[in-house]
Parts: sequence; structure tokens; C-alpha cells
Amino acid sequence: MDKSSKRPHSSSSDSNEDSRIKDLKERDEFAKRLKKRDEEKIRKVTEGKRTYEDAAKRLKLEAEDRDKILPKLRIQSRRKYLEKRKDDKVIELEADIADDEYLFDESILTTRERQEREHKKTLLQLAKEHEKARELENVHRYHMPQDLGKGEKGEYIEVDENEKVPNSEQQKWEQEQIKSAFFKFGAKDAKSKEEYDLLLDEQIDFIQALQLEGNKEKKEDEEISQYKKLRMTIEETKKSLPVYPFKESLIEAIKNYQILIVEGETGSGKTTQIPQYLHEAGFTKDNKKIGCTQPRRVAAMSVAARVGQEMNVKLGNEVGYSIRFEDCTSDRTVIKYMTDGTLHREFLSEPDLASYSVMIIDEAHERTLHTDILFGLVKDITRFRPDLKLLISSATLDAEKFSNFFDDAPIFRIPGRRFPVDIYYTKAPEADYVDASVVSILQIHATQPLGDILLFLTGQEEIETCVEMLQERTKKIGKKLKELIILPVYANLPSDMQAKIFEPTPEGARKVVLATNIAETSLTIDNIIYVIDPGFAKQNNFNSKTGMESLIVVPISKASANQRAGRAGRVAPGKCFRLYTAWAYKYELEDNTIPEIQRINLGNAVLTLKALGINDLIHFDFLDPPPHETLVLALEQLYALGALNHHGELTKAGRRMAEFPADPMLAKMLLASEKYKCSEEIVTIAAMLSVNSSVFYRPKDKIIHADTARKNFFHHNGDHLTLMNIYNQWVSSEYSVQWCYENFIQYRSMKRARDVREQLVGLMERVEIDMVSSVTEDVNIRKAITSGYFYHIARFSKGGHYKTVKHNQTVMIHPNSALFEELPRWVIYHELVFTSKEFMRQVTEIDSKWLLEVAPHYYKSKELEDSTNKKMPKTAGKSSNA
DNA sequence: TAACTATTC
Repeated sequence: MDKSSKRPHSSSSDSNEDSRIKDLKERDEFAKRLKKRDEEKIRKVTEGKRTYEDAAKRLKLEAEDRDKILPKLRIQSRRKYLEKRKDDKVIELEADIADDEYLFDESILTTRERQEREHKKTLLQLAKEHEKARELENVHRYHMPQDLGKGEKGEYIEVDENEKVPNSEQQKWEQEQIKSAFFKFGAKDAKSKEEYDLLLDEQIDFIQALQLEGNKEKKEDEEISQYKKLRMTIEETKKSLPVYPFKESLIEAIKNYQILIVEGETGSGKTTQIPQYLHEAGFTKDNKKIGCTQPRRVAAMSVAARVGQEMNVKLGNEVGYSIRFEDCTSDRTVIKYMTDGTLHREFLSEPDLASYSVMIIDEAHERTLHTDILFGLVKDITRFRPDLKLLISSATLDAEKFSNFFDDAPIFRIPGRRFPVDIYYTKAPEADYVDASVVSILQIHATQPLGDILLFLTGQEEIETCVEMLQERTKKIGKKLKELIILPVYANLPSDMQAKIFEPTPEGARKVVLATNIAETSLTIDNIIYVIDPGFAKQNNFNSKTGMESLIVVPISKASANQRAGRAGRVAPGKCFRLYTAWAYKYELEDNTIPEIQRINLGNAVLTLKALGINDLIHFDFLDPPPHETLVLALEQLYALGALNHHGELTKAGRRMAEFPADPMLAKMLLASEKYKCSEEIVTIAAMLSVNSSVFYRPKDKIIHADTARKNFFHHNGDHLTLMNIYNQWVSSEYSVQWCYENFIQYRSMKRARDVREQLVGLMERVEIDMVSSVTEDVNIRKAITSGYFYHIARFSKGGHYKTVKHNQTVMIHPNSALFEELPRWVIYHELVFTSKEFMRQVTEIDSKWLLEVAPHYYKSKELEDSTNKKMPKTAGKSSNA
């Protein structure tokens, strides 16, 4: 423990020692009570029927709810659509003018066309009077260059698609000599029209370097089998999977070895089949289960559903899944899919995994925080439970590493099933990848056979810009090309708009999906033939020295690049265009993305491990250990929050905090609400904070409306109370979708907040805190927040900006905050994020005196004096400027 | 004037 931390008491005194012993005793008693309650609960669960039927009923009710308001929503969305179309029209016009000027000589313009242009110019004027000016100016950047006639010179030859390279990417590179086969769009398209040349004039030159190997060669075969698939019985389908021929030898290997690394590409059927094989082979006898973890909720649910179907059992009976908010299992369940986080939590109540005979950690190569921690935990368990079988399932590349970690466990390889993907690199680096992406899309659209395109961008803003550009450009090309359907996807896009990407592409049209890395693993879009990969993604990094997260654009890893490329080969041979050079791929990209555990705040993870009785975290067996400072910071914070005593032992408060699936500071805030008699309010605030600033929907074309709506919720004391306001109003609206729609609130986020809140209420009861409310005074609420977040204090300083009290770091209030224009002297913030600047997100005004009240061990009164100036500097004040 | 990758318990 860091000596500089202010300790609550001097560690040596006897009374102190007594209180420590007393606390530990209380902690253990508390833990016993928890266990007893859990056992009772399990009994109740297994007695009753519950779960799946309930869940289905709830889903049905929700759907009916939606149906009721749907007509209304339609009117709304029609209205919106019309408004949006108006905006689009303006951009279109601008594009048209540019196009007309460029594509067609003045002389060939008809009078009508000129009039049209005039009309559009008027509209443009109008738009510029509104806030559109900036975006419209941006449009000019993308005009085509003036020089014409570069056209075809015959310097390109057709790509040799027969070239094959052996297995792993690494080997590929070692063996590979970059072929000097140039690739030109349209080379195969004999009837490429003259107009295309105009487009192609600013085309990007790509070089084919290698092919991502596939083992399905011909599309024709596949098409037949697609037909067949529909008619195939479940049994036939199962037998057609690549894993099937390995069934016997796999079982044999599992019997022979306690730990097995299964290396299999996507589409091998390992996730659905292996648990069934194990079940048939008798691993589920003696009331034991087979567990299989997935990094994502939908995966756990859908795989379980699929396996249930294959085994012809009702979901929730023999086959079930368990994810947060939803436990769809019963005492009959023998194959259980779950998210890795769920298993991590399960360790708290069953630290030896006694009810499992086999545990499968699937998608291990994704290296989520939870999988990484599970590695250490399960490895430990296998040492004292020789009967427990462990399967680590991963895509290629990482198998060796896993094998080394798990005491040289054997690797079992299962081939995947994928079509080959040709990979192309640019000849020269591209300066502006958004621009380059647009050009590439149009190149593909103009010259390549039909097939949908997937483009990876870094964020919402970029995607929206790109959508606008594409709309503009396709408009000016007009009818000369086939229809191009432009669809954005990112996590914060409302679900109904997300769903559009799954709608089949109309005959004769081409779909282009602009996605964040959500489409890399989380969403799978069928029929993608072309992938455009600019090679960037936003990445979260936690700096333990400043306690700040940063969300910045970084180059992706080779593993990511290959994952992206693979998205092109799911239904037919595909092509992946990388907007960087082959050299950059080889020498500038890291092999793998840095695992999450090395990049994020580990507060909650450390608390959970402590609650599991793992005291020496520094020497915990991590596959890749997190930075030492991150662990130390987490321990220090837990100590300051009273979750650990000065021996580093978990206190009763710590044990209670560990029950909450939340950051320790948030958990502490929840505990503190007991003292301040505002648990109802705090639970709401905690739930809203946990949905992570995705409460507001803020589309680019509706920014003003969205912002106005948001400001209506503002509470003068800050964002925490604003969030509470929003939630409570939503409750008053009877959880209305309509209400969300009107207020630019994300329904999905609110629903989530509601789920979280329900869970938290349950957990509050579990840690023996009553739900009470004292709505008359918000000081108590803010004091409770301060009890958890006293680490996160900033004060307004003379220079006209905020400084954090702990690190004296210059920070700003996030522009979305209710206090953005208020600038109170002392504020508490939920998190510190560097995006374009150092921003405090979710800020609330506090009184510095409270700090002495809630964290006397952490703050001395002289630290909190308002130094020289008593008054707020007037320079940046809100009301002072007229 | 500014502004939000993706997950998960």
C-alpha cells in the first residue's frame, strides 16, 4: 500500500486492531448470510418453473407495447423523414451543381436544369442561414480534380486469383513476395461506361498482396448447398460442419488431457457442437454441467437457442443460458452458455465451479477483461480439481500462447469454413481515409459486380460525414449507376435504424454499410463481398497516473485487419481493400490489439478478486499482467473507499461493495445512500450512470433539436440530478417509447437503466440496505455521491479552468454537461475522458465542506481552502456577460 | 465554439 495514502487510523494501535478483527468477523458473518440466502434461492428456482416462459411473456408484452404505439411512431418518423429529406435535398443540390459543372459542359445544360440549379441555390442560401454552413463547406473538399483523361492506359493486369498462401498470417508474410499484380477496378467489366472514367479519374491504385485463405472454392457449390441447407435435417446439417469428422478424436483428446486448446476458425461449428459431443460422451452425468462462455450476450443467447433446437429441447431446460438480467436455466440444465462476465460473477458463489464437469472458454482470442481474469481463475482450479476439463477455444494465432500459459496444453486444430478473400493494399498511403473510402466505394460500385460493401470507420461523426458525402456523390452521378443504398451502423444508433442493415438488398441494387468496429465481431452482416478497411479504430486507454481514460483513434492490429477482411468471405469469395500500404501492414501494425486488461481501470476486477480471497494480486497468474500502476491505483482506491483495511484485507464494506457489478466508487456511493437516506434516488442515479452517456441521441442532422430537448432536463446542480430527472420523467411517462422519441432519449439506454436499476434494488436488499427516499432535499443525494466519488473532485481555478484536486490536472466540463455554462467552484465528476480535450463527464456541484464530512481520512481542511480569492473570477461567469 | 469505439457484470 502506498505510504502517501492518508490512513484512517494509525495502524498500530490496539483499538484499531480490535476494530479490524471485529470488522473481519462481521464480514464473514455477512458472507455466510449471503451464502445461505443463495442456497435458498437456488432451491426456490429449481422448485418453480420460471425463467424462459417468463422471459418470453415479457418479450411478448414488450412487443405488444411497441405495436400499440407504432402507428404514432410512424407518423412521427414520416415527419422526421420529410424534414431530413429537406436537409438532404440541399446537400444533393450542392452536389448536383458541382457535378453538373464538372460532368457536363455549360452548353449541354438545359434551361430546366439551370432553373433547377437556381432553385437549389436558393435552398442552399436558406440552409446556410441556419447552422448548416459548416457542413456544406466541407462538401467542397470532395470535388473531383480538374485534370481529365488519365483514364485507362492498360498498365493494369487482372488479378491472379489462384495464388494461394498457407495457413497462418505470420507464415504468409514470411513466405510471401508481394506480387506485382496491379489491380484495376473494372478490368473485368468490359462495358465500363464512359461516365465511369470521370469517377475513376481520382481512383486509388490497389495492389494485391495475398489472399486470406478459404476452403470453399466455388460459389456455385455453395449456392446449391444453401438450397440444400433449407431442406437438410438438423442431423444432416450437423454432419456437414467442419468439426464433425473430428468428433471422436476430439472426445478422445478431452478424455486424455485435462486442458485442451481448441483452435478453430469461425464457422467450424465448435461453439454449438462440442458441448453436444461432450454431453453425448457422458460428461453430464452425476448432475454435472458443461459450461461455455461467450464474450457477448447475444452470442450466448443465440447459440443456446440453436443448440436447444438441435437437441430438440426447450430453451431453459437441458440447454440454457445465463446472462445479466436473465437467467434462463433450470436444475435440468446440462449445457449452459453464459457471458464471461457472468461466470466471473458466479465464482463469487461457487469458487470451485463444483457443478461443472467441463468449462469451455470460447472466443478466447478476443481477450476481454473477463476472459483474461477467468484464465487465471480456471487455471488455478484445474490444479485441485483434476476431474474438471477445460477447453480454451480460440481463432488462429494465439493458440500457442494459450498453450504455453496452460502448462503446454495440447492444441487441437479444427479447420474453418470460409471463402477466399483477395486482399489489396494501396500503392501509396492515403492522406484522408474518409475521402479515400468514399472514392473506393464509388470505384467498386461503378466497376465491380454486384455485392454489398462494408466500410469500417472509427465513430458516429465520421460515419455521418461519410454518409453525407456518399449521398452527395451518388446524387450527382444520378441514374448512370445502379442504386446505392447507404446504411450507417454504430452502437448508439437506435435499434430500428440498426435493423435496416439486415434487410435484404433489393434486386439490382448495392448496399454499402458504414460501420464502426461493431461490425468486426458483434454484428455479422450477410452478403458482404467487399470490405474497405482504412485501418483505424477508436480505442480506450486508461492512464493510471492521471486516472484518465482516453478515447483516441489508433491504427488497428494485424489481427483486427484480418478479422475485418474475413467479413468479406462469408457467403462467397470476397475482396478486401485496405487503405494503407502493404509495408504499413507488415511493419507498422501490431500483431494483436493490446488486451483489455492492460488498457482499462481495474477497480471492479480487483475488488472481485479480493472478494474471491485472492490477496496477492501482484502475483496473480495473468496471461498478460496489467500494468503494475493500474493494480496499485485500484488497491489504493479500494483502501481509500474503506473496502480494504490497512492489511490489504477485504472489509465488510468491501464485501458488500463486491456484490455490486459496478465500479467500486459507484458501489461505495450505493452503500453511502443508506446513511443519507436516499437509496431510491442513488440507485436511479447509479443505474443511469451505468448506461454510459448513451442516454441522448444526437444525430448530426438534428443537433439543435436534440440539444434543446436535452437542456430541458437540466438540473441546476448538475448532471447526476439531471439523469435522475430524466429517469423519473420516463417513469412518469410509463416507460414510454414515444416519450423517448420526442425527447431525443435513447429508449434502449433507458430500458437498460431500468434493468440495471431493478438489479441494483435487488442487490441493495441483498447487502441489507432498505430502499428509502427523502426527496425534499438534494443535498443528501449529493453527499452520498460525494461519499463514493471524493477521489474525483475538481475546483475552478484562477486561470478560468478546472484543476483536479488530486493531480492538479487541467480539465474541462464536458460540453454536454448541465454545468457547462455554470462553472461552480467545486465539482465532483463521474469520469475523466480524453477525447479531443480532457473532459469531466457527469459533473455535479458540491460544497467542499462535505469532503471533510464524507472522507476525513482523505482530505485535510487546508487542502480545501479557497486559497486567495474568495469570489469566483468573473471572466467566464455565466450571467456577467450581457 | 466544443461533443460519444466496442463490450460486460
